[in-house]
Amino acid sequence: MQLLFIHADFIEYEAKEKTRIAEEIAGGRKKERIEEALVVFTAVERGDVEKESSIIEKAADEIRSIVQQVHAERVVLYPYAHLSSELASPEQSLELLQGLEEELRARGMAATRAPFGWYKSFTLSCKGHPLSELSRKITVLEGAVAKEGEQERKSKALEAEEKAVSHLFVMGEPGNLVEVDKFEFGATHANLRTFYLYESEKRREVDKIPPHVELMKRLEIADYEPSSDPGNLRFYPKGRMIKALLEDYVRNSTAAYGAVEVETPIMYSVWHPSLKDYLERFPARQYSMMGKEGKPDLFLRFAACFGQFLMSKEMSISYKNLPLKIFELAPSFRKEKRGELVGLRRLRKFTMPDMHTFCATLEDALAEFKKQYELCMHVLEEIGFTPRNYEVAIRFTRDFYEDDVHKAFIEDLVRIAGKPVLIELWDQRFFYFVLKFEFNFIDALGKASALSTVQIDVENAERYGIVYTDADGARQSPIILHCSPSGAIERCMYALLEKAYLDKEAGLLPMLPVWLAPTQLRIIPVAERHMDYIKELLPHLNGLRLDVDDRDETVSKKIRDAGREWIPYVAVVGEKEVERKTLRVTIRKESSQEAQKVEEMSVLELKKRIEEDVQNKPFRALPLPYKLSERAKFTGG
RNA sequence: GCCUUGGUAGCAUAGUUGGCCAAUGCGCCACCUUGGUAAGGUGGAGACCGCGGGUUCAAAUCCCGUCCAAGGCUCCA
Repeated sequence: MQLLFIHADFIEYEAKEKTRIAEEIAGGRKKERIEEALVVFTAVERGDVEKESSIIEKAADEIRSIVQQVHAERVVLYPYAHLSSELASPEQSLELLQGLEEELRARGMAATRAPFGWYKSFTLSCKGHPLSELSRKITVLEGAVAKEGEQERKSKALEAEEKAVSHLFVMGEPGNLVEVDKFEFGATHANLRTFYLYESEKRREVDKIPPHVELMKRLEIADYEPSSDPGNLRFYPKGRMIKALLEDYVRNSTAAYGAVEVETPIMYSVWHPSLKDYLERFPARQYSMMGKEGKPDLFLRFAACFGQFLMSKEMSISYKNLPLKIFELAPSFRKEKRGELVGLRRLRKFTMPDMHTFCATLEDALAEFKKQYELCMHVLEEIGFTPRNYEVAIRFTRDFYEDDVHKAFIEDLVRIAGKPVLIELWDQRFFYFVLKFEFNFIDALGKASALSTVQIDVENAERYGIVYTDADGARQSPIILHCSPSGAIERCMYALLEKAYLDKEAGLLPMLPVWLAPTQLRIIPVAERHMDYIKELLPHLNGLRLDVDDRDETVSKKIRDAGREWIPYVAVVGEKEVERKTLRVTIRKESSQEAQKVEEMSVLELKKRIEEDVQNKPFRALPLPYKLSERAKFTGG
């Protein structure tokens, strides 16, 4: 629907001559003069009619908003076909306009409507203030919104979900399900309590800016980019490298698990029948791309599901190939609401490792689910999170839990976690999962964010027409597991920074795992003449990310700066070291806020030590010039 | 998206009953200093005070709009 608004001193019109589609004019009032009105020239377009009630509602919202802004006394709806080249049929248009008129009156606005389908003369006096001429396009399309203004129309799936009742429990000991408000959290399980409160009450009284936001800037990791859409961040060399290493690690882990890596497009047609249902559930979170006539016809994916499902549909899959695992490191887009975006925690553009596993039976799926549960724990552990750093939530339907085998299965998961787990029981299934878990990180401000997750999906194979051939030659729909072993890469970075901050609060020195540290070893010459010795050392320290602080600064200053960068190993080189062929190394992990741990060691010892820290993690070269004097600053902190 | 608060040099802040060349620290540049474990010294450059409009003799300061950020609400495939 196209709207053109004129705030007018008056409008005067006269219906002159009927067209074929003219409506009867009630009371024969062919001539009208209306003072102090917001005149709304309106064209109803093709496609508006199917969404009639939402279109009317949105249009009424717009009109009311403008009426209030310009303090108009009344509204005149004026049918004006020339605003669009894609008109709806006259009958439909008239009906919609009548509906809109009623809606405006129902909202307490004085509304009149010029007769439809007549040749009319009119005189209009525009007030000419800044807001006196405005236009709006009102669109409601599945999932996609052309104008701003979120579309809150709920799909059936959403309504079902809202009706779905769920119950929270804690499983302290395997098998012992306790209602969540009866569970004794104590000091040991304070984080689980925080997580539960977060889930149920959503209480988040916080007045600090999130520690990781400050850190991501100060450590030259990432930053906001005001010239993009909010939630699309820029990554500086150090941040880019950390992100790449995490990506490498997750990719290697899924490959070792047996997944094959693919890449699928990041945008899809909103008109695709299989995608429609999916989209309908999350109408407001779609990043849409405008197509012809300003209608959105492409959307950016919010996960890798679409691409992989569309790909899988065309594959020939035998039961012998199952379980089949497909992995993708998927740049994904979710148009989160403005107020929900925070630093690296909640973004509109992020990188989602997404693995889909096709299984023949629910038993197979459960077996795989358990393996992936353990895989996720392992991946998080290697990234730098022990189970103490996250809380486990397992969610499933009541039906699922009635089965003794399934019950034992859940208990097993709790046993593996080795700590109490939050359990959510759904009375009925909504959306596509029957069982899912997440590992949730609790940050310095008591907010919870999901990292790893696995879901069992029993619907999408059918929806997308994905089949495999069973031993009898019959076509079957597989069960699909969705797994993100680490959760979004950016979110891992957020959690690492928040964890470091929590360590600092606890009296430790904050740092990143050595394999992720942008600089693993910094060498500080006491005077310029020691640079020669350092240059001799460099070849022996190959394969480490090391840099040299060759700036014209005091040793103290350089030590302090290295500390501010959280560098795990800082080696000072002066006369003694040159003489004795050693390095004097400050070891951050063993230092405290009060005292530094300094150790004299040989180059080989140091190299070995760092290699032990790093083990067999992915490696990337130093992302910046190795001489600090040659480095530009990316942020001013 | 809504409500609240904020936006001043690369960064962190001061300045706002409207009024002289917008201040300080860090960083940057130059010089001095060649140094031994958490900020060495001196000097210099750098700001159309988020953006757009308005009120006024005069706007960083007041008003309107807009963008960005933080907190709350809501939400998270």
